[in-house]
Amino acid sequence: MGRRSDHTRDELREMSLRAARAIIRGKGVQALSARAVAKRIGYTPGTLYQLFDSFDHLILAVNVGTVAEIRQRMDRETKDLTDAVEKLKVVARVYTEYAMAHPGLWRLAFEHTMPDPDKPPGALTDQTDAIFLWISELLSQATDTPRADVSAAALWAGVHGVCHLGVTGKLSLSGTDGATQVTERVVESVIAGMQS
Amino acid sequence: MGRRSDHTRDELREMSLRAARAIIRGKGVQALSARAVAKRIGYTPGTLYQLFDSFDHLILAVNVGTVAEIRQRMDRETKDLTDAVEKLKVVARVYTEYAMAHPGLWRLAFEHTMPDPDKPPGALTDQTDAIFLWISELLSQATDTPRADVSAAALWAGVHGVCHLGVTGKLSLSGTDGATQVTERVVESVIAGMQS
DNA sequence: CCATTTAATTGAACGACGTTCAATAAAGAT
DNA sequence: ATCTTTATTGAACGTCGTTCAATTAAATGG
Repeated sequence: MGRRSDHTRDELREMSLRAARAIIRGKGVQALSARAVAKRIGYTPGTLYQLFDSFDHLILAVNVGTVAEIRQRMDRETKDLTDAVEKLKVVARVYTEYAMAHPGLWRLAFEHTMPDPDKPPGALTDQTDAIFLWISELLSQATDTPRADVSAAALWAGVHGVCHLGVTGKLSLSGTDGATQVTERVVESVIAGMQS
Repeated sequence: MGRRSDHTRDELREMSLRAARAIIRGKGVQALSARAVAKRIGYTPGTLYQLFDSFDHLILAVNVGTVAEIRQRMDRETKDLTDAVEKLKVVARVYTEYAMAHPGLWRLAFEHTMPDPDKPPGALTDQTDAIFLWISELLSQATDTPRADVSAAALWAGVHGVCHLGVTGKLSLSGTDGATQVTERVVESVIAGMQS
């Protein structure tokens, strides 16, 4: 078969990302493969290489979308809030809830790294840096201390750690309830730590 | 070739684990494969299946050893300390330093999970639970508050999160120095959070 | 010490993986 | 209507984890 052009390249890219997400949600990350994505969009694996440099780049694109989605949810849920501490708690809760609700997508986003020589890609770190920066600003609003960046890192890492131990089944307080409970404690602790 | 019995099964198992660790340290996790391990111990891949149920079980055995090693280092470095808070700080520092020094082994230990139906294997969670329990006891010693288990989870998750963001290049404060700095803040914060 | 049983090890094979690329055929240009 | 361009295919390559019949050395016991 020669060229079809039923869809533009951007359409095909978007279709591929949707297919990848559907596979992960439906059958788990271990079912995600170039062949599976290709079959789901009605093309052959070779076509994917016209859309992405490699399968890792496809995954990267999925991950950028995942973190963007998390950020959107954070924005949406904090829109009507004024208190910085309240916002921080909601941001943390949204992060944890997303991880526990979509462990496959979340793990792919935060466990995947590009192969050896490639540096951590800016497309993703831009997103994570944005979360960090936001937390940093909220913390500065809540309390005024020096080295708010360190506290912001501690907060964001703390919540992230809860999620990671949670989705890998290594958090002793198990389940989503346990995770959110520990998440709250992390936030409270970091704020308490700044005030002392 | 028929049976050789140059080594006992336990010897072969140990050789395989050493080989796996050597490969990870030398050429990275992406170079770890059943064939690579087999070649390194002078056998063929099929032989590994007499030693381990599957390649995932081999990885699991490596990971149990990794966490055991981390616990040993924690024990060794806190032996001469008396103050509970001091011990907590050292425990956290050891964890972070190991992660940054051996990112391949550390990531394999905490990112790997057994395929679908299998539950998180006790051999590993026993080790992580032991770390959690230890932290919990140290926290109870340091300050007396209810729900010390939640604070212990928050502390351990916080340090873990620093490490995970660190080894995946997503911690804004980069490098080992940044990681240890944030780790210290996490410990201080959780303790401050318990006293308030 | 030889014959027989036992079992460790091999090597080839299977299906799936990411990836490449010549051949093909459809779209766009003249 | 012809020519150029290029999207898409399908087959192939080398890898992976895994299985298994065949092989052959060790263990057994007469």
